[in-house]
Formats: sequence, C-alpha cells, structure tokens
Amino acid sequence: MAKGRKKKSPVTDPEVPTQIKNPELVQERRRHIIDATVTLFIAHGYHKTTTRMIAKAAGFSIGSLYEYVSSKEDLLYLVCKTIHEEVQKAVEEALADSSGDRELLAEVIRQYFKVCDNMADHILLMYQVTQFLPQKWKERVLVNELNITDIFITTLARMSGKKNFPVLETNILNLVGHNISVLGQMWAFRRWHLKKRFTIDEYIAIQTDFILGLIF
Amino acid sequence: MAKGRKKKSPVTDPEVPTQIKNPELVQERRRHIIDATVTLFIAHGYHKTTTRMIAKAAGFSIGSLYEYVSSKEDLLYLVCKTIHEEVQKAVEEALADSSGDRELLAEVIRQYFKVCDNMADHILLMYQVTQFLPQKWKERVLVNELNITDIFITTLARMSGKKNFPVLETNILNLVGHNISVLGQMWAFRRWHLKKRFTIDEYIAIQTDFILGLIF
DNA sequence: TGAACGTGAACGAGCGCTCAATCAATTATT
DNA sequence: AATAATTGATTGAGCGCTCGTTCACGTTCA
Repeated sequence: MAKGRKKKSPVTDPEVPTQIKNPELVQERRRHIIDATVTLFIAHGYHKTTTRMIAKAAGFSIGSLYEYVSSKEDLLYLVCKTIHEEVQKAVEEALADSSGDRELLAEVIRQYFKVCDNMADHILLMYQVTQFLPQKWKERVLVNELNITDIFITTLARMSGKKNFPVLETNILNLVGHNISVLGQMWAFRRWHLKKRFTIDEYIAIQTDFILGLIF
Repeated sequence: MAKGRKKKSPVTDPEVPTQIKNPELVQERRRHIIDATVTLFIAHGYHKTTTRMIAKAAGFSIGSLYEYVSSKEDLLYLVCKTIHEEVQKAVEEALADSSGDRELLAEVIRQYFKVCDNMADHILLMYQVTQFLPQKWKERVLVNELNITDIFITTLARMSGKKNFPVLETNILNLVGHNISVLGQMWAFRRWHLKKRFTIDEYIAIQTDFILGLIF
C-alpha cells in the first residue's frame, strides 16, 4: 500500500468546532443557513456564491457563520444532503399516495414527474454541484441519488406479477426504474426548451405511454 | 428599457490580441492547447484547473498561452465548441452510415449510443462546465446541444410514413428525439453504476425496444 | 461579573493575467 | 564573410485582486 491511505474511518456528518453551547440553537440556525445557501447556489452557482454572501443572506456575520458551519465544502455537503432528503421525501409521499387500487404505474410516474417539475431548480443544482464535493461526501451523495432509482425498482418489483401486471425480469425492472428517474430529471434540465412544445402534463402523458409500452 | 442593455452585437468567436503573425501557427497551437485543456478539465474540472497547469500541459509558458487564447473563459468556450463539433461530427457520420436499406431506426439508435459510450467523458464534461460560460456563449452552446436532438427529429421525420414506418405526429416525433438523445447521454452519466448490470450492448438493445415501442 | 454569543478587520494562499526583458532566427549592411 | 539591426516568438516574476478562514475584541444577559 504505497502512500498509506487514511484508515477507512466511518464517514459521518461534518462536525462544527463551535463555542456555542445550546445544541438546539445550532440545529435551528444551521437549517436556516442551509436554506439561504440553497437559494444563493441556485441563483449564482457554487463558486460565485461567497461565504460573505451566505452570511449576509442568513442574517449573520461571517464570524457567526463559522460558528454553525465548519467550511464552505461542508456547507455544500449539507445542501446536497438536505435537497436529497427533500426530493426523497416528496417522492416517497407521492408514491405512498398511489396505494390500493390506484397503485397503477401510471400514477407513480405522474407523481414523480410532478415532483421533478416542482423541484426542478433543486434537481438541477444537485447535478451541477455534486462534482465539487470532496470524494468522501461525493460517494455518499451519489449513492443517495441512486436510492431514488431504487425506489422505482422496488415499487416495480412489488407490482410485478400482481393483478394485470406482467412478470418482469430483473434487467427490464432495472432499466425501467432508471428511465423513469432519468426522464423525470430531464424535464428539469430541458424544461425551458420543452415548454415550447409541451405542458408538463402532456410530457407526462406521452412519457407514461412510452414507459408503459415497454412493460405491457 | 431600464439599464440600457448592450446593443445586441453579433456574437462571434473570441479573438485573441496576439502579436504572433503566422496565422496557421496560431490555429495549430490553439488546437493543441484546446486538446490539453480538455484532458485537464476532464481530470480536475474547470475551477481546479489553473491556467498555469494548462500552459505546462501544452508545453508553453503562461505568457505564451495568452498569445493564443485571450482568457480562461474564452478557452472554456473553445473547449465546449470543439467537443460539440466532435460529438456532432461523430453522430452525423454514424447516421450517414445507416443509409439505404439499413436506414432503420434501431441502427440509428445503436450508432448514437455507441458515440455516447465512446465520448462519455466529453459528454459529461459538457454538462458540467456549460454553467460557467458567460451568458453570450452559454446560449450558443445550449442551442448547439439541442441541434443533436434535432438531428434525430429530422431523421425521424424523414422516415415517418416511409416503408413500414407509421406516420408520426409532431409531438411524438419531438419526444422520441428528445428521449433518444437523453437516454444516450444518461449512459455517460451513470455508466459506472449501469455497468454493474448491463454491457453497453445490452443497454442499447433494451433501450431500443423501449423507443421502438412508442412508435410501432 | 462571567459565561455565552456575536463581530468584522486582518490574514494569506491562490488565482488570472500582464509586460519588460530576452532569445533565436532572419535580413540588411559593411 | 563578418557584423549589425530587426523582428517574431517566448519567458516568468510579479501585480492586483478575491475569497475562505481566523481571532482578538465587543456585546448581551443572567
């Protein structure tokens, strides 16, 4: 093992070397800072957003900012993590809705695409900034991103063989999951161009036909 | 018109205020610099690649570098432009191949996906760095990006109604074009994950079924 | 009064970019 | 042929500046 790589220590969330004693205060303000940062990152991108801008937007001095956040990179990680949690939560809620008889794939797709439309800016941001994460965080975030694909895969697996649903082989299962998540996100990417031709509902309708075509 | 926006001057390629007289030399070295830069951008990203690194990789001093390129941002534009030209050329060549009787949509898709596989690093880079282009260049590059989608749309339009091909309405035409280009590019994005399950040929095979499903 | 919290001037590493100096090759002059 | 003058090309130290981060010093409140 040339150049002794660091012991594979368990990757935990960033800790802040703070003087502030009240842990609830820290949590609350951190959250506040993250929200302000998301807005700025969406507007200006990661590199053009300075820590001073963040502090100002959050209503702190830079000094105080560093009481709640240990570096800009850590803040980036927190942003990614938070957005991902939001998207994941929204997706899960949307899918929970489509239970019982409405547990139709079409409805699942519709809900997910709606989430992509609503959170388009956030999804775009995730794609843009992941590359700036230090390696250890990057792996985590990418794994999370794939989790959403996995949600579809498991949803599909659950449906497979039930009711009018054909039995799906694993490869198809995986690719359909992949395609759903990707085609949803591509609405976020190219919506300004696509909007010239389609409303989100039209886009959903055709893509749904598309995806169902592979299965049925 | 508040805040008098600059006259919409025609957007031309960046010019370099150089003292060097031999124009062929300039072109050749510029190309050389661009190639070196592409490699570095792929490896380290735009911001972590310094102009000094670029100069060194190209075998010049920073001083000389600026004889051939007027700024880092212009270099970024040249990189984007060059990559796009390469991709476009590769796509067009691939599609030219599939003429006459082999003019089957499946073949078109296969060729394009192969291009995406071969140029995966470049495609990824394009997605990552477009955001750092100054506005005037950004519009240009994005329009170019859409050109590739248009290639499919026109190809499809040409096929529409011919031989065994059904007549396609415009909306379908557009979305199929969009999906082909996007699903190809997503292989570049997620190939490391997808490769665990699929070879590129398997990916192509299933996605082709997928896309043809919508049409036939 | 002292513990908790807040501040912003100061720091310094690192960046893109410039330009006075230099070199190598060619042309002009003796 | 030898020397000088000119020119295109190259160089890299250093300028001006930005930005992430720190820390000595306030301020607040119990």
